[in-house]
Amino acid sequence: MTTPGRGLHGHVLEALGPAIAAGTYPPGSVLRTDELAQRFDVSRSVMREAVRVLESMHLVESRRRVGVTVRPKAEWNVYDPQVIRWRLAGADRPHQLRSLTVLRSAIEPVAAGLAARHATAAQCAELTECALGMVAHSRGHQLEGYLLHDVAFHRVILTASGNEMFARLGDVVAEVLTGRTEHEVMFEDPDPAAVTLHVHLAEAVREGDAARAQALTREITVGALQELDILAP
Amino acid sequence: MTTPGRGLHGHVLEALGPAIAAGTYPPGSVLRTDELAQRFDVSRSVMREAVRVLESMHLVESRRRVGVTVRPKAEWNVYDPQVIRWRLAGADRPHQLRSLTVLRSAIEPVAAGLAARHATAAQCAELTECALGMVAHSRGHQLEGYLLHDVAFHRVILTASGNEMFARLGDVVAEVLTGRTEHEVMFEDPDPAAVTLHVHLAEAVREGDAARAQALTREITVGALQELDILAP
DNA sequence: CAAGTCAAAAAGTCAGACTTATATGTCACA
DNA sequence: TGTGACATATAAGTCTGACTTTTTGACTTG
Repeated sequence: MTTPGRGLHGHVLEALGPAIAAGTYPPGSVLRTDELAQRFDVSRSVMREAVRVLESMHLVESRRRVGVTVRPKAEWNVYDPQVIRWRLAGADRPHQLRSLTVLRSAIEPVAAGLAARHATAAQCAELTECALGMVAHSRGHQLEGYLLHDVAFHRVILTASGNEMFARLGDVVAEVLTGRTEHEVMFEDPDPAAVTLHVHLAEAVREGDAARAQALTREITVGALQELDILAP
Repeated sequence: MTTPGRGLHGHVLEALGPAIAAGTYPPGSVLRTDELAQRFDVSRSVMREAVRVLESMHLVESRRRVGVTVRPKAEWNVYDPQVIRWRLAGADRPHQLRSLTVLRSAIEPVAAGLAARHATAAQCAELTECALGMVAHSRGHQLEGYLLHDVAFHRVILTASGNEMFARLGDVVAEVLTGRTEHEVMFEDPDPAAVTLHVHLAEAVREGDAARAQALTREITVGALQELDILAP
């Protein structure tokens, strides 16, 4: 989706990362650099670079005389986009999807409120355009086109919030939305009510109505939570 | 605070990372691995490992025939604890502190609401203990002790939410709270109203009152925003 | 049985030679 | 004058083998 395995060490990561994320090597497992280098048919230098990257993600810890041990899940850098992708590709995809959707429900309403204050004219225009695109693809099994505009819509909101931390979650939201369309039940056309909410949200941001923007986004995210049977009554 | 520079490549990172985060090498700057290796007096292998880590944080991009170029700030993995620490140590510390406080204001209320539902008895006890500790250190310039319990309090809330993404923000909140006490204006004793809010929040969680927990946390974070003159009227 | 000692194991480090991709400049040709 | 193909220099990428350092677990010793 973003960057494929650049260089040999990248290929190794593309194989090892998902395996660790999926629990193939449970926490506490010990790997040896030399053995891994042999297994992947690369030199030790390349293998060491790969291990360094995994270490920077807190997926593993490398210690002398011991080897490379897999860390407990609770210590992983779960905000690293690559770790997120690896986990979404594995077994605990549903669990990860839930965590991320709850995260969305916390972030996006606040981001929308800020966007209503800070959005530029260009951003407002783009937002309206995305909303129109969603409407245009909301009927007749045009899920791909709908998804494209949906992702773009939320990305603009997060960016327009003016907060760098929010902006960086654009990729995460994209993964969640894409995942929902691809893997989960999404055979039918999208809920018309959701589409309307997006159109109204674009209006609210354009008019600078922070409170309404926040409330509308909260409705959208509640819908996303309900889809996954996460009730917050 | 967490992990000091382990190994030679760690020392290099401890020097290079903060420099890049501080803008010493502005985005677009080109570095050469060989030159860096000479400058830090390490072998190329070690330097390459350091560059790989910086690359995994999206701080730099390494391309053949070009060198190691610094990426634009907007692409950095700003959720990486190490990146956060590096940025907090540098010039845009105030800006970073604001971003993170806004993030807190979005996350913590939701986390508190979830904590009220999911917290175990042990977590409730720990929460009450922390709140009592805050009260005990709230007068007479015992800022260090107060901070300690404040950090622990918020960490328990985030963990008790049961959401791994929230839980991992414990370190971030710790940095923000510590930074506020250390660098910002924090000469006087903490606001008594804030202390009371924490005590009440512990109560609300213990009683499983999600709505009240959320509302109280919102008040707490609004206070944090006001301290930094971030008004959200 | 405690404390000190030793040897093996694995990561860490280094130096050097070689490979590969690619940005850029050069030159012929239209 | 512009445009294409081609050559070249450059810096990252890779591999290898030897060496160093830390740490652990076993073994010895008082």
